[in-house]
Amino acid sequence: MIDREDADTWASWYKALGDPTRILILNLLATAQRPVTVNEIVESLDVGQSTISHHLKILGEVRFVLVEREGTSSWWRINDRCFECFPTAGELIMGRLPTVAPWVKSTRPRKRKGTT
Amino acid sequence: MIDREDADTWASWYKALGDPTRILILNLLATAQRPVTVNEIVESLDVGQSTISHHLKILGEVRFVLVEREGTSSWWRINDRCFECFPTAGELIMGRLPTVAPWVKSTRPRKRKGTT
DNA sequence: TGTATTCATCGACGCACGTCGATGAATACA
DNA sequence: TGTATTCATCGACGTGCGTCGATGAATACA
Repeated sequence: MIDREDADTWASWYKALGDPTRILILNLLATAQRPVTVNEIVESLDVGQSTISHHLKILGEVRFVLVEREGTSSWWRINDRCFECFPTAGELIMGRLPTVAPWVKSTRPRKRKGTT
Repeated sequence: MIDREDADTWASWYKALGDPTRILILNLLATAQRPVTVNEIVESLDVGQSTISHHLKILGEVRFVLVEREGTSSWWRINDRCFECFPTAGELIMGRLPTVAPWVKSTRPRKRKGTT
């Protein structure tokens, strides 16, 4: 039986994919095969610039996308590793489950379980 | 480039997985290896009965779970096919994408694309 | 130095969502 | 027939989320 903390973690990954605008952004970045600026996304997607920035932030927080700033521009791109290793729903639900996503750099180690 | 209608469809699948309580329910059903009643879930998950029923309805609408009524009881179980065939995020985002989920019975065919 | 461009952030708005307790329908059982 | 059990639905509540326009910081360029 998995605990609520793990369930929260996995739900947060899926929640990031649970919005159509974010799906479109990811598809655009994935098919572009190169870094893309915010403006390019705005022009492609018929959504306000602030909204795009908002979604990019959410996608960045779960490491689905990466960003590199250069001058006044931000170059966003897909984090390939995250989609190569993205666990299937089955793997997650069934039990063989990476509590720490394999695409998250282990800079700040997550709070350990069961150490209370 | 995918359109918003498809993005909506895929987002709805991921949205169903985007809540920790639903993750716990799915994990419970998956590990139980047998149909389970609402009461059993309520007793395992420390969430109100009406809330469990609510989540089961959501999971049922995307066919992640199936139900069989018998007397006053409802027996819920995982839809195995849906997790066997659940598309990875990469497949969806990249472009090779089942607009109709392979685990959805094709009773009412979905509106076709590009027929306008 | 002044102007334009790019983008993140802020505040606001409306809607959707998770949760609860109460209710009632359907069935089981005495 | 009356009581108990199981569960879906309803209404309500607070919170979170997607969206927008406005603002301002940082940089580029004249």
